[in-house]
Amino acid sequence: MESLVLAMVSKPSVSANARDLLGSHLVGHGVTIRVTEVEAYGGSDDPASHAFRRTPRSAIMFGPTGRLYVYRIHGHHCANVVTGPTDQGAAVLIRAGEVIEGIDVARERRSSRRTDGREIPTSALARGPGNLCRAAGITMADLDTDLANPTSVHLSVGDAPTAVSVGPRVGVRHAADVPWRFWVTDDPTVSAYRRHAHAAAD
DNA sequence: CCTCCGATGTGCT
DNA sequence: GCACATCGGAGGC
Repeated sequence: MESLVLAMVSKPSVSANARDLLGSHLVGHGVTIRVTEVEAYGGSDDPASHAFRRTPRSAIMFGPTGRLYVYRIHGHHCANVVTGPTDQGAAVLIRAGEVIEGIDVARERRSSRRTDGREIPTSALARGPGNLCRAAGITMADLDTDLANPTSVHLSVGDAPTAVSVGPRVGVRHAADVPWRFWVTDDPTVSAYRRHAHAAAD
């Protein structure tokens, strides 16, 4: 099992690793999520990546592959899989998925932050990176988790999607046209594309 | 120390 | 389409 998971993130190209993560299962904190949308982020050659410059925060991206990189933005958490090659500082952002186990737990976690009492559709429980982390209970406490270790948050092999779509990454100011977002074609759990208000080609 | 701002999400116009 | 809540990282001084 471990070798299969590591194989997901061991290709020389981070975009290939991103594609391969589609259909895999993110398991942890009582919830299982089938990954339906991801984005690839490179290192010093990718202005949109946290690893564009090496800082204390991005150091983990230059570490061992198969680790969980969690960061906060606008008060939300986002989860990434550190991929190879190690010296490139590449990672894959898990943007959305289908909650296939622990739906009640996920809904409770999501609902606890909402002001209105309306029920969240199952297809939207893990739509968007912040919502996905919320649904899965992923926080900074999970930073650097070994995703091959089944005793905590981990990845397991699922069914490869029948069709994959490709497009630019969501909300990035830099390298806004690089087509490094991958999603399961026509899957209802995939988030909507939004271009940054001041997007630059870089 | 301080200022700026984002790989977001939500609600409102 | 637009505003804004919200907070730690990053960089300037």
